[in-house]
Amino acid sequence: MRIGELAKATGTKAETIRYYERENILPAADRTDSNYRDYSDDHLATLTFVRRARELGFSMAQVRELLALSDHDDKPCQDVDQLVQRQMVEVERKIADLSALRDELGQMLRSCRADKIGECRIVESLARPLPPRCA
Amino acid sequence: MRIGELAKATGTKAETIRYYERENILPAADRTDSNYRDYSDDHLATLTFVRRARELGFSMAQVRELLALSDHDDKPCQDVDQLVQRQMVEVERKIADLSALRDELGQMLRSCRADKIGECRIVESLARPLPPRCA
DNA sequence: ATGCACCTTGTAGCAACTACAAGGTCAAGA
DNA sequence: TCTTGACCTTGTAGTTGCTACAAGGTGCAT
Repeated sequence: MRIGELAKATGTKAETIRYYERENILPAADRTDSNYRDYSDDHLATLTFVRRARELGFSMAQVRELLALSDHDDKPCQDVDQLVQRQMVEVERKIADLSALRDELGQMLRSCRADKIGECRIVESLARPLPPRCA
Repeated sequence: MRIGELAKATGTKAETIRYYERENILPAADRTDSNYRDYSDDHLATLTFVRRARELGFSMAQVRELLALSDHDDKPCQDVDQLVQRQMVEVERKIADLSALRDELGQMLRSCRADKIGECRIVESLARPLPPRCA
């Protein structure tokens, strides 16, 4: 599949795809006889993953780490384990935060439906004190 | 509370706080006699919210919208309702994606514990086809 | 043969910070 | 009293992760 097709399928600009290739986020595609990039389904899956992860607030560095986990066949389990655990903590936190936010949004919808103004606690939903940044 | 204290409490650089003030993300703080910014607990809550929302992948524009919902006392419920619904859809999607990612990470941990190499499906966890971008 | 998708390199813009520098004020401790 | 460190201002410039162009060229379908 060519770059335009991949771009459309993933909602990514062709230029961004080339940028990811330059940055080694996406492996270089095969080339056709006419030097067009020729993407596989693996590329499609990886790019979809990258875009999702970025939307979820992971940095490029974190995306790289996550992608590296895919290739973990060649690395000892202990190393992977630690990395996965760290990611896990972060993912769980994000889920908890988003759930709180979702609940609050639901609350707002219900009170709006009832046409009651009601207290807006949307800020409070995410405002419990941040845990001290770990060193 | 002064800027340094607020910075520490929220894990934000003082310069970023001043930046948020310039950008009207955070309301300007009161000033002490000596012209130091003097923050309230409301500022603390708002800034914590902003940082969390940013970590969760919301853009500044979206954060502005979410913050605006807090002041919805003065706006008709219908307007708020629509906005909340849109945010809700996005939040739900993020939760679903993160849950898939979490499950996959859990899977990896378990197979690592068993010291089996096991298939890594981490990319697949977020790689189901993206829904066509709505216009 | 015209137009569109692709190729390259390069430059420059945007968003959301982050990091200085220069020059000044304020307040607590040795 | 003097120094140190946190704060103040304005301003400039760097970083990340794209995004947008320009210029000049190739491939290919209608």
